[in-house]
Amino acid sequence: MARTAPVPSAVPDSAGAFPVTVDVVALTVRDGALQALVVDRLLEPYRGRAALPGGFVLPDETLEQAAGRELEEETRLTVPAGATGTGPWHLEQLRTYGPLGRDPRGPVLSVAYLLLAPAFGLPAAGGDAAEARWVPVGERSAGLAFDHDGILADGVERARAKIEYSPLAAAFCPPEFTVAELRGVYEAVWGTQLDARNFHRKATGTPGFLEPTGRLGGGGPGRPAELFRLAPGVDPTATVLHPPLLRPVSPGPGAPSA
Amino acid sequence: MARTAPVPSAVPDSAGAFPVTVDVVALTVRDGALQALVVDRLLEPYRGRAALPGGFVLPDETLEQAAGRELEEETRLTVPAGATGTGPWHLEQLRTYGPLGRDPRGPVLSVAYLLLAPAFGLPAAGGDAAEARWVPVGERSAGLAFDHDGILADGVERARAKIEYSPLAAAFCPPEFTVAELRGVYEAVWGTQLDARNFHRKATGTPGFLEPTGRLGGGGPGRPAELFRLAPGVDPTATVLHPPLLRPVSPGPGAPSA
DNA sequence: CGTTGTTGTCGTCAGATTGACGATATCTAC
DNA sequence: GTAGATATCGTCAATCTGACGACAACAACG
Repeated sequence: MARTAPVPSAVPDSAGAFPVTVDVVALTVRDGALQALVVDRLLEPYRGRAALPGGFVLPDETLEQAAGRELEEETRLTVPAGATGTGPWHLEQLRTYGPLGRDPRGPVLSVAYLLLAPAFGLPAAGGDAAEARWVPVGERSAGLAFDHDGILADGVERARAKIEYSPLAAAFCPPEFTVAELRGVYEAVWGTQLDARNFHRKATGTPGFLEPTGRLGGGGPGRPAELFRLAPGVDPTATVLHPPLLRPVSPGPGAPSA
Repeated sequence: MARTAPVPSAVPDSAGAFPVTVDVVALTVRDGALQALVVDRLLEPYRGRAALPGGFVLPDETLEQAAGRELEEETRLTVPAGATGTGPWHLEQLRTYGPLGRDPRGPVLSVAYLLLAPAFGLPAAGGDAAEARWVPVGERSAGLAFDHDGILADGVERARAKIEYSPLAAAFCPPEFTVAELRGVYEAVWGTQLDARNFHRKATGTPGFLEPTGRLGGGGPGRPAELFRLAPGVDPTATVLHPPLLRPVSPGPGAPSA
């Protein structure tokens, strides 16, 4: 028996409809340290307070589009289209927070994103942001607005974990880089010192990780280093390091948590 | 100069307000195979189609409360309060999908959750679900409603990855279990065969993973096995396996992806 | 031009871990 | 008492990793 086209039910009246924001944990490595992008809020709530860049998702845009738009509006930094999986930038979803209890204006759901990028120019404030700047992660400062301290901590931990198994650390490097630069990224993200000789052996000996360019870097004192690029066609979040390059376990309570 | 209490701005008029659903990838191990919980939809859209349990988040409830409520309504299975970190059940956020292009009724944001639990009784359908049942993961069947095939695939991959580094595999076991039972979980989740001797050495030799109960299991043929429980006070998602127990890499294209 | 200092790369050594597998222990069923 | 099945302990060789030395290759300097 032929059936007519089904008529979609409506969204139930009882369903909540929540404003949704995107908040971006943008991380880079500058001056040998892991740094996060923050902006000062121009509007209440939390006016004058530092916060992660972000804002409300508009109807008819995707979460990723909203993330890119808010970042560009508030910092003048531009996420290249399709950052995930291409180019030096890497954008991925982190986690969803709320909706209850995190915004004085009422329930707001926040879908947080993690953005990793090479060091780039100073951001310039715009949109709802008064000032945009890079701040070293871990520096003790006044708390961020909303629940952004927790979101930032989650983003940092995600980055720390992912570079154990994937070539994602290269997202902090320009397209061509030396092994010492890559090691510097690991040291900044993990806050540890790594042995140059062991790191070099592991990085260059792992299939599917680095590809030599055939050229040399240098300019400073010391032997000029070979330049590498990420092996072509590799998903930066794929499990390429297998076995992984494990971050040193700090003595004292607790192995790193997932 | 004293300032009056700040007046929160309103949510901007231009902000989207989206209906939000939770969808639960509930996984267990039964009959030596990884199985996922699905329900048949009673309502349009996709009436009659199999789907992950889930539904709309109500105002004034948290995402986790909504996940537990929808699961209980649709399958009569009850997530114990505070499942995360306690008891054999484990509930964690997976990823957020949408809001565009996934529901014929319009934009709907889905916050997906992963629930791992020991084998338990057969589910009974209720609420908006016509039938609730466990289906083996990977079995070729008609596609699930919405984007639930992709959500399910993401959940399975998350489980596969996390048991490499964390004691989360024990979430599939009852509170006391043998090493063979635990190995059976790994084999079901990874779809591989593991060497009983090497697995036993790794599982019992990893600090912070298993704690012997002092008693023996058994009843079948063969030497009765020691019973273990998860080491007390351990976060089931913590990186306890360090170095990790790596899943065998299948020959052919591609290491496992993060 | 030779020397010094710095950085990069290749490699050795010892210990730890892992995969493959044998041997023995301990049970149930017959 | 024997056979079959499962659990546990262990060996062996290969691989990986941390610690570290040695040499290569540059820039800077006198």
